[in-house]
This record gives sequence, structure tokens and C-alpha cells, in this order.
Amino acid sequence: MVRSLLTEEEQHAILALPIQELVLRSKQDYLHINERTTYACLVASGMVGRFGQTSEGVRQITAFHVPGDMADLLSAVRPVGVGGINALCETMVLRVPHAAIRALASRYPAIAEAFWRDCMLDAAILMEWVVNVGRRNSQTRIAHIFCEMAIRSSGDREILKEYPFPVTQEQLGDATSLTGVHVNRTLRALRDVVTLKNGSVQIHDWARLTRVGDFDATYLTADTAPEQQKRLLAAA
Amino acid sequence: MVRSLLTEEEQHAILALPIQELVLRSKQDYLHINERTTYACLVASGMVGRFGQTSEGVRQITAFHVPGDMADLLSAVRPVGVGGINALCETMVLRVPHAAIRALASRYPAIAEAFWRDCMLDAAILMEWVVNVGRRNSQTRIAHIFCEMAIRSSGDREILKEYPFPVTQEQLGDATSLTGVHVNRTLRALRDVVTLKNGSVQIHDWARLTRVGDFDATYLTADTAPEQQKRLLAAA
DNA sequence: CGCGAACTTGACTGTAGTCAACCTGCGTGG
DNA sequence: CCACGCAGGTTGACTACAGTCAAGTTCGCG
Repeated sequence: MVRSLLTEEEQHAILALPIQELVLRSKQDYLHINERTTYACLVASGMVGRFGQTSEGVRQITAFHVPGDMADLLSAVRPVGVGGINALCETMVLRVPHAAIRALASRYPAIAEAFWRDCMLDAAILMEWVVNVGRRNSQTRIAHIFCEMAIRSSGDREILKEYPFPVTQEQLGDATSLTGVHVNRTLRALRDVVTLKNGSVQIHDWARLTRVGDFDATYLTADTAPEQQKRLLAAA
Repeated sequence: MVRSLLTEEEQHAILALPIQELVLRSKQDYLHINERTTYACLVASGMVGRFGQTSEGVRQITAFHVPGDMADLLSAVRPVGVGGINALCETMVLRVPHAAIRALASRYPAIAEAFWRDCMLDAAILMEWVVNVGRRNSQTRIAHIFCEMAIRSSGDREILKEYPFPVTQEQLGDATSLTGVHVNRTLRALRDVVTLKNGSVQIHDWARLTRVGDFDATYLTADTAPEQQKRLLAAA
């Protein structure tokens, strides 16, 4: 919730939410496509992918979620059309009942807005993914995802030169709409700039990576508006 | 706001929002990419497209908005990363100040949730677009968009056999990540099922169109949960 | 040590892109 | 009222990026 300003009381209220730990095995589907749920899940460790699929069962990953992300917060207000969720490696999630989230949002408008804003960051990323998959070639697509995940995995710190990204080349293809074979060839072409090995991304040249990846981090940045923008205005 | 249940008082409060009418010429950019705004806009008539673009300026439409849609409601809580907005034909929009939206959301939790839910429908559509652009061939892609817009243009009525869709083949290509030339060829191949002419889509065979378009409307359906799901639970 | 998942490589194919020419219909201005 | 211009649509020939298929190879784990 670093993306919004909350008072201590609000922060305590969030930390007091009832949670239930759940450990997912690598490759385990946590939420099946079109499944309805009454919990939202916070990724505590590991990594999950959200995905959609065609009627033929071909999967398309639509989002990656790192520790700290609510992977399906949107389901709290709209439990349909969330897509499936799949653990990319052994992952611990904390399940929070929708009812508790909604009750909290009702009581604290600033929390409602913080949740809403969090969902809107996801939406901005999704828009960027449409552009990525639709308009960029294989090198740019993959480099772009590596840039995005570098920023998101680094939190407020300096950009990490290496970060965990426990996906197979096949899964990276599911995220970029490429085949595993072509991901492999593309990674080879990028090897001077970035490598994916043992479930980690190693960035050798960040400047070149952002250039190849046609990457501008604006869409990921926290709101840079005046501070009060991060909180709801007092009720009129 | 038909997607949520609101009391009369809440409905009146929404209708009392300060608005400012604005008429956009066809092809006019209303919001430039990366532009920050302090208004959200409701489409009153006509049609707009939201778009992203690569650094080379190639555009990718990420959403269409029909009358009744808030095209950039998400900007109320997160004014960055919205992308650009372009009028596809002469369009009237109603601009509503972010401040008013946020004040209303703060005062009426059910309205906050209705706004949030509305944004989440957009997000669900966006996920479907990633799948569409990433995983489907040209015929399926175009047919899928035609299906989506048929449902959204029909509102609660029966599905219209003809509905306004004032886009050029080139713009349809910008939405489906195809070139204008290929859109043209694909439309020809689909002409027994659906045609795009004079700014309207004519559906000749809805059953076939959904089959060709690999279309399942679940992601667009209003929440089918028990009624109270459509409103925030009373504050604990 | 042996199995299987993931990765690697090569040869060939196919869908959609590119380029270029031409057609059509509409709105404007002479 | 006609003619011009132009945006949008249509078609053909050729190209290219990524997909497909198939045969290895490597590596980690039981």
C-alpha cells in the first residue's frame, strides 16, 4: 500500500484483516479460469501469473504478481472475468475474504481509494501489455517485460541488476505471445544485454535494455501529484 | 451505473455532479498520451478510443468507449498511465472534475464501489484484449471485437443485429494489431457472417460470429452474484 | 545413475506485413 | 453543377518474422 497515503489507524485496520495462509506448489493453478471466488489473495512469497485462454485452451498470461501484490483484488468488487491464477514456483499466498475487504472499504474511504488505485496500476500495466503484445517484435517484447519486472521487483530501491523471475522460457512465451522456441532464440540474441538463468533475470546493461525494450517507466510510477492527491478529499 | 445497485439519494448525487459539455471533432485527440488531466470524461454520444503507442509512434487502441462509458474514470485516482483518447467520430463528452468524483466517492461508499467496479469491467475487457491480440488469428480477432461491441452497444436489450461502429479499417487494425490491408482481406473473408459498412456493423449470423470469434460473454456480464454483492456491506 | 523437464538447434512453413497501384465516394470550392 | 482532391477501401506481388515439427542436449532431482 505504499502507493497511497494512509493514517496509522487505517494501516492498523488493514493489518488486522483476517488472513489465511496457503502454500501453492510450483505450476499449481490456484484459481481456475471463470472460477468465482470469495477471497482475494496477496502474494507473500514466490510469484504467480494471471492468465486467460482461448476456447482451445491456449493460455495467455496477462499479469505477473510479485510478493506484496494483490493478485486478484479486482475480484472483491467483480468476481467474474478475473481469469485464472497459476503459481510459477512454490508460492505462499494470504487469502483475505472479500467481505472483509469490502467492509473495510466501506468504513474507510481512503482505504477504498487505495484499493481502487492499486487496481488501476494493474490496469495501466495491462494496457501496456496490449501495446507490447500487439505492436512490438520479439526482442522488444521480452526486453520490455524484463524492464517492467525489474522496476516492480525493486520496489522503492535502486533498480536491481538481478531479480528473481522463476518462469520457464515456455511461460515467458505465454506472457509475450511467442512460442518457447522463439523465446529461446530471442534470449540468445539478447544475451549481451540480459540473461534469464536459474529463475533469475540478470541485467548486464540497463540502459541498453530499456532502449531495446522501448521502455518508459512512467506508467509504473507512483502518482507524482501533490500529496493530497493520494487521499480522498474530505467529504463535502 | 446500471452495473451496481444504488439508492435514490446516491443516484441523485451522481446526477448532480458538475459537468461540462465538450464536442470533439472526428479524429481529434482529446487526451494526449502521458497527458495528465483533472477531469474524467463520460461519453455522451459518438465513440472514442483509448490508445497507447510505441516510441516510434505506432498506435495501439486499447479500448473503445460507447455512450454511457466513462472513458478515463481510472484517471480520477491515478492520473498517470491512462494513455491517449481519440474521438473516432464527432463525439460529445461530459467532463467531470476528479475532485468532485473523489469527494462523492468519499461520502458515499456505495458510489466509490460502483466506480471501482466500473473500472474493473474495463480491466476485464483489457485482459480479454491481451488474449485476443496475443493468441488469435486475424479472423477470430476481428470477429471477437465485433461480438464484444455488439453486447456493449446493446445495453440490456437483446443483441442488436446492427450497431454503430464508426471506425475505419485502419483503426480496426490499430485495435486488433493488424494492418489496414490485412483487415480489409479479413473482412472480405468474414462477409457472410458480418460486415462493416458506413460506420455500422451488420451481423448476419450471430451464432457463427461468436463461433468464429471464439467469444464467451461471461467476462462482460454484470455480476450475477446475490444482490447484496452489488453493494458494499454495511460498515462493521 | 537415470529420468524427465527444460533448453537448444535446424529445416521448413505460413500468416500477416510491406509496398505499390488503383478504385470509389464524398465534400468543397470554383 | 461539375470537377477536383482526398480519405478510405481494394487488390496483387513479394517479403519476413515467428510458428511448427523434429531431433538432440543439458541439467536438476529423486
